[in-house]
Amino acid sequence: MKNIIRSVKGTRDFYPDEMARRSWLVEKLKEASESFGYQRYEGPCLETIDLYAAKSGEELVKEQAFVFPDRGGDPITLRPELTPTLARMVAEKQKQLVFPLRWWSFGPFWRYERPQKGRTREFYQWNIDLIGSDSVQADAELVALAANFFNLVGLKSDMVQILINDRRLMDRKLTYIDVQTEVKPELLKLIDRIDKQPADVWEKNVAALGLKANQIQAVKELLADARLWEESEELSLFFKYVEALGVSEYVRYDPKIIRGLDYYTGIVFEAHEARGDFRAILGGGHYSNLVEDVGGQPLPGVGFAMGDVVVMLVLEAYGLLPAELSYPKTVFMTVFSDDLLVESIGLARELREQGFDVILAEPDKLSKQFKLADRLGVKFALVLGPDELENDLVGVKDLRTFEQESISRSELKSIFNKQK
RNA sequence: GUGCCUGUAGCUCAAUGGCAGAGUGCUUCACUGUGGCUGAAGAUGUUGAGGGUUCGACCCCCUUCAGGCACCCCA
Repeated sequence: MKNIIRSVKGTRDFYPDEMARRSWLVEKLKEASESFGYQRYEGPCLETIDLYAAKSGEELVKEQAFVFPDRGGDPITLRPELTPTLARMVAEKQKQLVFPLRWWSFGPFWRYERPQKGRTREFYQWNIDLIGSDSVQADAELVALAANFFNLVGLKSDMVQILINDRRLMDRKLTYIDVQTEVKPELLKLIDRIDKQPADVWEKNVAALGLKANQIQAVKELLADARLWEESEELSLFFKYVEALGVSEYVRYDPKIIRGLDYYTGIVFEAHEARGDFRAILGGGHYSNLVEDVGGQPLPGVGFAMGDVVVMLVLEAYGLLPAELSYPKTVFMTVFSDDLLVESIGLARELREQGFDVILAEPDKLSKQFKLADRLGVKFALVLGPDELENDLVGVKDLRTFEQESISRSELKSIFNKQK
């Protein structure tokens, strides 16, 4: 490689093809979000460190946020997540807003982590929240919205599963087996991680928290109980609503789902690719006091976040990314010769005035112009040579079917519209 | 932040410490009104970067950068 100045570690360049994919993804998010009446919003990418001081998992802020002094010397944070920003925005207008709020967002975030597959330092995230409701119905709505999004992009329920648990249920069960209150947070973190550690290592870690052998056994039995949810009134209701919402196939109970962020208080969920080859696609849950920490009145809600990286990897693995995105509706206007350049310019202009997208070539051998059109990925190429001009026609070639016909200028519009 | 693996042509990858290659793509021509196929010719490298060992390094050693895997954390 030559001495090209390198991009910042963990960032990505979006060349037109990749940008088209991202735009496509945003279209789908928007469609899923709006179908449930959610409105788009956005906050700043720069925040004060104070905003995060009281919230999030401490590690997310202390270890992973990009923090640097601005020119005045005040610490500035590149947002590592959106929830604190959302909390502030809601708190500032708490008296004016109409609750429950249904809001979604898509924008960039930064975390100073070691990059690997599915994880970059700069990434985009779909955030969606329903704020001001404490109902199980709200929880079910968000999960159904996620499932509808998967369905919309072609990820069927045999490819993606949304795993559900409830922290209140787990808390009750741990109390029942005499786990000390102060040990619970650490134990829950270990439960969240059980699939990542070898069984003996995991048991050793749990024992280190002070659990006796019979308690460890009880925890293991809990985590193996796929019907544990039946003991939860909330989860029973939840699954009933999920069925009414028509997304049961996507949803499954899993007692190992806990979630890392501290502010979840009720139902929590995570979406995973079925074969387990990827990190979590999205994660979220119910919180009871979103706004309190930033100075507002307590407000409950439910929401989730989905990074762009993993979902795109999953979509690619299943061949679900739209194939031809480069120039789906652009027309390529060839130039027959230097003499006829002005004629081609004129026709291109005419078509643009009618609302079509037109790339105008430069005079060259027609073979080169067609090859260029082919490589660009346009569908139609137009030819305006002496024969066509004499009869007031235009040669229209469909580059995919290799069929070409000469038609009058006035018919051009209908041809393009018909073929899209 | 810890441990391990990888880095060679635009792309996918070869090359016992002994002349850096193949496939594909690219350029030109056969083809003076047309991109599919065919044939002919051609171009392409600081072997990620820097240092060391050696008569000689893509290969061995050190440093560094980037990517990947596990941990950590999480989207």
